[in-house]
Amino acid sequence: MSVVLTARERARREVTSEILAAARRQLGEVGAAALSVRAVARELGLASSAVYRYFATRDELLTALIVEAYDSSGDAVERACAAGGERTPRDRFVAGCRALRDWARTHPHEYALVYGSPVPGYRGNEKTTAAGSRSPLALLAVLADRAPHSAGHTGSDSDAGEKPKKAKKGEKPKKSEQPAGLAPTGSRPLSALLEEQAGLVVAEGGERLHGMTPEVVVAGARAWTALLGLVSSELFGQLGNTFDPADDFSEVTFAGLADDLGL
Amino acid sequence: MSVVLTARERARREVTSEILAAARRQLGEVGAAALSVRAVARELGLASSAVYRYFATRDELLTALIVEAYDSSGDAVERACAAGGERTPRDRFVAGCRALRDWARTHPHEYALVYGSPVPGYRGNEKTTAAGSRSPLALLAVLADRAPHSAGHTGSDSDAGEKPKKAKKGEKPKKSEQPAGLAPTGSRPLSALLEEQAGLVVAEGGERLHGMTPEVVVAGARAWTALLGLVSSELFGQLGNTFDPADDFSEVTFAGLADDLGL
DNA sequence: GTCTATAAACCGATAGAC
DNA sequence: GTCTATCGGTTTATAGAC
Repeated sequence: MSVVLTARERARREVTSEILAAARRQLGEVGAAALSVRAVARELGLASSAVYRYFATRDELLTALIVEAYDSSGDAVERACAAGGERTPRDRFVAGCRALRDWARTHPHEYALVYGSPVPGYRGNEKTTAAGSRSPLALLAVLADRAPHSAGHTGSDSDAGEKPKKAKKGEKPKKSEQPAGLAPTGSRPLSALLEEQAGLVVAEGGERLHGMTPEVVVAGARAWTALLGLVSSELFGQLGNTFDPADDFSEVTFAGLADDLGL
Repeated sequence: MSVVLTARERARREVTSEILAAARRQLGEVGAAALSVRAVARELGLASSAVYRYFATRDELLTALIVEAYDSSGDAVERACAAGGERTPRDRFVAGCRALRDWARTHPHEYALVYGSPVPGYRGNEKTTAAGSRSPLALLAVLADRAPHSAGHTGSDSDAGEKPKKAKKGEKPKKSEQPAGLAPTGSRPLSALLEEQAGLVVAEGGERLHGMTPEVVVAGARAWTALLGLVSSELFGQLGNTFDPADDFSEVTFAGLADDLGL
């Protein structure tokens, strides 16, 4: 009996992945907003009602696609960021950036699905947010792995808990007094949130991540948003073909981000 | 008779802007991909066929919305970047960044329309690309206006035409030897494109823009993509409420971008 | 689990009366 | 310029036979 169940399960898995593949193809043609269960069924030669046995609603199908995309890109970035051999943190960081861009260029529609405009009417859930944090966390982990004090560190690790002095609202910063990348900010809400976040990264990582101070988290977040901006601009045509191909521009930007991070 | 024509024209303009307003509202509810002429007509109490007297196709309506969004944000950024009084280039640049973010937060759906994922099946035209270049050009103009040699300049203005030495493909850059922001790149295609682009900016600006070297264009493009990445990440939820509100994080990032640009 | 058939909507675009 | 009516298509989702 367990054999029968297994065979049934195998068939189910197979059809499920066929549905996802068809949905992925459709994503590229009409976009996520117009993703249609019927069109998927048509492409597979199934009745539309049959598909509902695998995904109860259109949103469920969309969620599966989103998780799949996050996992696919997360795999690539994590692999590229992996420590090993002679690889310096800088090498690993740049490789991670390059991996995200390469993945985006080979999966443009899936990139748009997860990093582009939100799909109207769709609400992400725990599954999608967990999968979505893999790539940024992998890059952040590289920063934590770098030699302490290598650059831009505001002080010894024991400083991390210190309350930064509050910046007066009226004062315009003329120039950061801190080394590039490790941005200073005295605002209470931000630093408080970052303490939490730094702790969270440590906790999720399982092992202690050296140098994971709030400042590093801020710098990492800046690099992450800049990376997304670079890739999105290229993919969504915001550079107006000024840099086409954008390979050189991307490499220059990766190097600049690494510089900013003191890698 | 000219009075009659004018009255007719006035009415036409009025209805046109009502249609656009309704379409803008719909944009927020169902997204650009699902923007529907019929729904717009319904909201206005018109027959769907009546709307076609104002916009011949759905794409035409979409184009109008896109141009409107680009112009609206372009106005805000240009105003914020305007020279005047004691304003330093740094002040103007940061104000421009802030203006784009503020506009995006008050017009999230229109931001997503122009800076988010491309609308499937829609092709931009000359009108949209022209309107779309206003904001980045305004920020770039600030860079050109700064005092020459203030920071990061690779040499005197007369150097601009020099061919940078070709970077060997195998060599991994360890650290930029150039000042931050003005990224060096020896690759032929990029530098060639940039010479064109630098000339283009000068030509469009009407007046001579000092210091508009290829390097400045690259640095400006890096800042522009980073700015879009920041705003998109906040608006599209890529920061997972880590920085919520992202006001502080945004200000820190603006300052960092200005630093990178040597402002 | 897959099928047919159906309900109850929606869409872009057009024709022709007024 | 606006209307009604319509063409020819689409969709999500369900009911019930097999």
